[in-house]
Amino acid sequence: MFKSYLDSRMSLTGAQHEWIWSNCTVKRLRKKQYLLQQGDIWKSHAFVTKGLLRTYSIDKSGIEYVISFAMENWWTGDRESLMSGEPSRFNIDAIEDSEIVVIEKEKFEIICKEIPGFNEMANDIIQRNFIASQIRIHESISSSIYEKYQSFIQRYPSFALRAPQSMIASYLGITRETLSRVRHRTAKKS
Amino acid sequence: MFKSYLDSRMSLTGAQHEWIWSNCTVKRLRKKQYLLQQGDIWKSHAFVTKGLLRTYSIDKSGIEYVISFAMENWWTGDRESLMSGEPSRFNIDAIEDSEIVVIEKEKFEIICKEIPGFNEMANDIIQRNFIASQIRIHESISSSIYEKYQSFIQRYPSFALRAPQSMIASYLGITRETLSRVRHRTAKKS
DNA sequence: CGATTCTTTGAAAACAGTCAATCTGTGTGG
DNA sequence: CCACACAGATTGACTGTTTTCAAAGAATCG
Repeated sequence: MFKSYLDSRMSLTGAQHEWIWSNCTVKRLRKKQYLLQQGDIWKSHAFVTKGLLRTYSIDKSGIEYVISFAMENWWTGDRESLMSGEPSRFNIDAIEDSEIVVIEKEKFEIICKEIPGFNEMANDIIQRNFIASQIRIHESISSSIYEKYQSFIQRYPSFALRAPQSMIASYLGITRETLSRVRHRTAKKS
Repeated sequence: MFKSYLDSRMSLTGAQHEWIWSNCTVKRLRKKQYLLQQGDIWKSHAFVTKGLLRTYSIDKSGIEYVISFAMENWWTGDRESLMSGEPSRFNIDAIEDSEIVVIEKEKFEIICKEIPGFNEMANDIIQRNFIASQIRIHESISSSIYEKYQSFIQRYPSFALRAPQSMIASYLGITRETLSRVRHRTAKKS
């Protein structure tokens, strides 16, 4: 899974594959288990080979705010904590039983140095993430809830199918009740 | 201005400074003039040496949505258009008379290849931008308007002083009337 | 089947948006 | 120097939307 992803983004020799792989750890998480907990320091890069994860925070009153999802072939983690070395403000946990390839920060950087294609991939990913964030910010201030929801299910149909409505609502910045009502209006319109 | 910024982020010889500078163009914009217009393709990197700019879109009904501000020592532009080669969905214009150092995409990439420190800077900038976006997204779904406004003026005091309230309101995703009322409540509390 | 989790629904309250009018400050031209 | 025009900010009344709280209905899992 991880290998074919790498092959799709760069050309690697067998030895390089081996070497990269030797720097990876595989983590298996059952539903609801944590990959990262609020307050811990995140020091890795994580590639999802199976399952579905979410990144979220919890405020004082216990309300959860979903920042992002990640599924097969997505990278996840907390770049803020990774870069600053500060404790993370987020939790990451598994929505489904999942499998994650973890590469420690230092090892990741060494791979980047040794394999230019890998480095380009890393830069490309963050670039794309940033652009996706910009679009999301733009939508959050310029679109109606209905439009945001439509945009979400079109952009991420798998998330819409696999994640509970309550988490999608949180991702969109609304309550689950409001999402439920918006969905009904949606159904009527079609 | 641009030179001292570069010096603060990497060590360069005089010749390197010269060379980088020879790949730059300086643009002077008067208030309200465009750096980029919706529909045009953005192909550069732009560093603000003086003034204040905003990135925003306009919808069919003429409403403006401010995505970001940029002032002295900030980079601006549209990474989405830059990366995809597609027409931009944004406008960038000057809120104050401004001065911008523009480097074309190709030239920028050459500089990145030749000067590792410059390349690191470029990666660092996008990383920071991404993290800032994540924080903004997090705030947009988890904070009250009052908290978002407080956070904005603390994080970007200069923007709060130099940009009109209506643009700040747009940036925060609310109307200028609502921002006005929130500010009054703010004033009362202190 | 029972228990838990997730979703839906209803009614009331809180909140932000809209529209229109007023107010404030700035800068220009007479 | 004043008067006026203009852009930006505020206020009020009203409308529309979202949240909140509580309860009931599905769906899922052991």
